[in-house]
Amino acid sequence: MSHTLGIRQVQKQKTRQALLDAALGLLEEQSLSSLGLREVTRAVGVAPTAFYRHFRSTADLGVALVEEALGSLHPMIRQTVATAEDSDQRIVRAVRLIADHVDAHPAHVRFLARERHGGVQPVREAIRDQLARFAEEVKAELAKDPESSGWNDSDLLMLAHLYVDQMLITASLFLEALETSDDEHERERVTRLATRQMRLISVGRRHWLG
Amino acid sequence: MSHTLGIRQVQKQKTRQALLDAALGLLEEQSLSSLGLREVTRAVGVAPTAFYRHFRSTADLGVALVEEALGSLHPMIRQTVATAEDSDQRIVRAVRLIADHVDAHPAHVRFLARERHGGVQPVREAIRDQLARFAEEVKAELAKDPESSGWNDSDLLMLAHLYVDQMLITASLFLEALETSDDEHERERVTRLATRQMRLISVGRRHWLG
DNA sequence: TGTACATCAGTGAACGCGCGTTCACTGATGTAC
DNA sequence: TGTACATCAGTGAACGCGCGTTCACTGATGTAC
Repeated sequence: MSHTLGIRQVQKQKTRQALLDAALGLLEEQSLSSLGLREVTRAVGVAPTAFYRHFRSTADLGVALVEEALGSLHPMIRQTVATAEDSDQRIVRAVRLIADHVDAHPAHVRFLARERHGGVQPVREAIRDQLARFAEEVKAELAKDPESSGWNDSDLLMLAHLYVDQMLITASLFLEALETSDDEHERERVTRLATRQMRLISVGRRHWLG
Repeated sequence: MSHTLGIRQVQKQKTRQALLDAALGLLEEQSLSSLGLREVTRAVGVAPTAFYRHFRSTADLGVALVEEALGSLHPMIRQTVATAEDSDQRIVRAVRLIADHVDAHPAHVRFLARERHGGVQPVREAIRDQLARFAEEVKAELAKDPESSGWNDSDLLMLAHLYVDQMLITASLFLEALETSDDEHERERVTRLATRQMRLISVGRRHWLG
């Protein structure tokens, strides 16, 4: 094999990942701007000073979490907007994909929703930049759709941002649903709401021109 | 006069308001979950212990800030959705009202955007409840519109939430624009984007049925 | 109006505690020969 | 393969500091008569 990592590198990556995982867990109940370096190392079981071997600060760790959280979203978004049979089925599938993603990665989704407007500037910027990239991706997918003939770039990007924001709002709602006692029922309610909102936007899209 | 407050009450209210104002200022650059009681009293110029005469904790102060921030939004929202000449003019006016509100109360808007998904549960709940009330208000205004004939309650509420969320997203964008060096230009860009997004939703609304 | 007592917003000292950061260190892993 | 040295992830003690909270207090304001 071309490039096996040494024992040292492997162990270092493990510790780094443990720090990220522990931080993500702690961030379920607080914001990054109040997350302490000692809290994180305590949760992992290493000395506080070990933290500095991996990150300059908790803000720096936060930026790493953004990459991780939005990395897992890329494939999901592609699937969500990929051209499908008919528009209604695409929406139903998209909402289900969002729900499944929230079930699979609740902490990541919570982190993004929380820190998107949170108190740590570099993290806000990282999220903003990544979401802009997503919007570009969505735009590219939308452009492939025959329904988009006659749309200019600017309008496609506008619509893409609308979809991306709507996905995040929907994901937040599913997240809140997870915390409800009346779990299943709330989840269905959100599914119906989100589906109709997406449909309304799609109707707007269909009649946008002419 | 029927009910003049005593000197003591007046002074207490002043101190309380000073604490709220100072906290709001400090929250421009951090989250509520990292806001310290001592920071706030230091900014006001009172002893740390004075804080307890007004609030149990910074979370409690946060809930009070929600009331204050969303109180100032009520009249704005009413104006925004009030029935007007034609649909396009209404949208243009709504976006301008949002921009003006952000200019007038940037810290309040930032606080809401930040703490809506922030790390302090009682504050999240307070914001959620207030936004639900707003959606109900918007629904009531929408119901008055002849365009809404044939709409059932559930669909009207769905649309109302879509508008409320869109207003918050737009407000956030104007807020980010304030922080840009290229201020004016960014503000115009956001205005154009938000206007088109609102229009697309309105087009969807118009063709929703039938 | 004047007096005597009650209230209570704000004070200031004190506490124990956990924080972020520094520093010299250890010992397993990596590398050169 | 074996040896001698270099690297560097993680350690543990120490630091100064600001935190939230307690407590008994002060003195201006409020109230009863």
